[in-house]
Amino acid sequence: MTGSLIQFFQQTLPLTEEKAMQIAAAFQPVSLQKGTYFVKKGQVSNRYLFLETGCMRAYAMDTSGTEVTTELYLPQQVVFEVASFFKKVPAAENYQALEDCTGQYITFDDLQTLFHAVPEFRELGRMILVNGFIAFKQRTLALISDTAEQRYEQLLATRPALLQHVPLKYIASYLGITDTSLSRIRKEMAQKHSKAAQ
Amino acid sequence: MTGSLIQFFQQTLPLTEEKAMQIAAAFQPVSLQKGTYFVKKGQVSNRYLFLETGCMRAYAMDTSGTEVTTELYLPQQVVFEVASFFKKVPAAENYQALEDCTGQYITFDDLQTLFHAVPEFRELGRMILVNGFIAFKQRTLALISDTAEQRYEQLLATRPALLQHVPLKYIASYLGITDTSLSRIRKEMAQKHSKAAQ
DNA sequence: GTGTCCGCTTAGCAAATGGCAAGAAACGAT
DNA sequence: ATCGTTTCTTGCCATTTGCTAAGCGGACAC
Repeated sequence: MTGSLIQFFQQTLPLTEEKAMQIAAAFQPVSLQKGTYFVKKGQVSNRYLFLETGCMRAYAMDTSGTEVTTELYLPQQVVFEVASFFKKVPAAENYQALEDCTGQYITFDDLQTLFHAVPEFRELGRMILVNGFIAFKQRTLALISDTAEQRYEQLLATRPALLQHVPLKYIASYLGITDTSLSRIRKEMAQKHSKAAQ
Repeated sequence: MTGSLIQFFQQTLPLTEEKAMQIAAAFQPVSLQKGTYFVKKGQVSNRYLFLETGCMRAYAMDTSGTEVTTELYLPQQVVFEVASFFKKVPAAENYQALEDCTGQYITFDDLQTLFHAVPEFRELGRMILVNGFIAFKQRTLALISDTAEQRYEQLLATRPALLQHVPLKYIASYLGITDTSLSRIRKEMAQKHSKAAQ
């Protein structure tokens, strides 16, 4: 079933259903067991994945060897390591399934072929990249200018489903704080709420 | 003179000089007086600029109305507001000349025309976008996992010229700290150095 | 059941950073 | 040269966050 893929294309960029189906047909199904890796750090990844079920995380190692969760993925999102995919360099990050996952992927070569054959797909691919870039810029701005509590509240407001699938330690890392700090923040927010309810 | 533009293209992606010249010919010269804006927040910008002389900054307003410098530009860099340029939405940030600047720009429509006419330019444009994305990801990772002092040292090591052109308050903001904190960090680093020299 | 691992919370203390305000220094316009 | 603005530094104190370690409860294997 590629229905959700077609739907995703059409909501990313206006596209006839015919074109959307033509593009979706170039994708192949894939499933990932919980805990396995879609991209391994140090290896070149030539796969571009549309996640349909499950959830994933991307993480890098910082200079002192600590894992830093750089992205969290839910269904209807595109997952790939930008640098490795487009520049054929070893990946700087690991991409891991946090649950059993299914999706549709396309390789770089097939994507290039499709780019040449279907002009609409060029626009679509660019738009997916641009949207990812824009989201990243907003996140960086929040890291600089918002408090950890504001960032957590923002995550709760915009992607509440993450809380139901992703361990808090990864969410803390994604927010740029430790699990200890996130726990404190959650406690304080719970106290505020109970006071407000009185 | 479009020499530096051609050189930039060729070092971003292998390209014959003929193709590089053909692409560069579609760009137009522009100059910006110190203090003026290349992109104004709230307006749609359809210009994609290659900066040749001078320096610029991009800044957004955070939720409490404070300016946050999100990017600093030196010559040989491409300057544009990704969201506004590609999605034709109002810009979220201001792009301002910090010195008198000169460069070469192309409009979105001319860029699209060139994309269709010159396949090599499609790859080049994508590579410029991808490189920007990768740089942004690295910066976000540093914001999460490095101390402010490490980020400042990194900036000193990789882009020392910024220090000679950009006021420290903008650099502080770009590093995600206040000018007060940056001043303290500079003081501590100077003390370390003088001790090390003894 | 019992032990073990994992996820989450809690506590105490240390370090980093911000907010505010004042002062010094550099720069620019007249 | 002078005045005014901007930039940078400094000091004081409050807040946030990290680090380390401990404890608690649930899930799961045996």
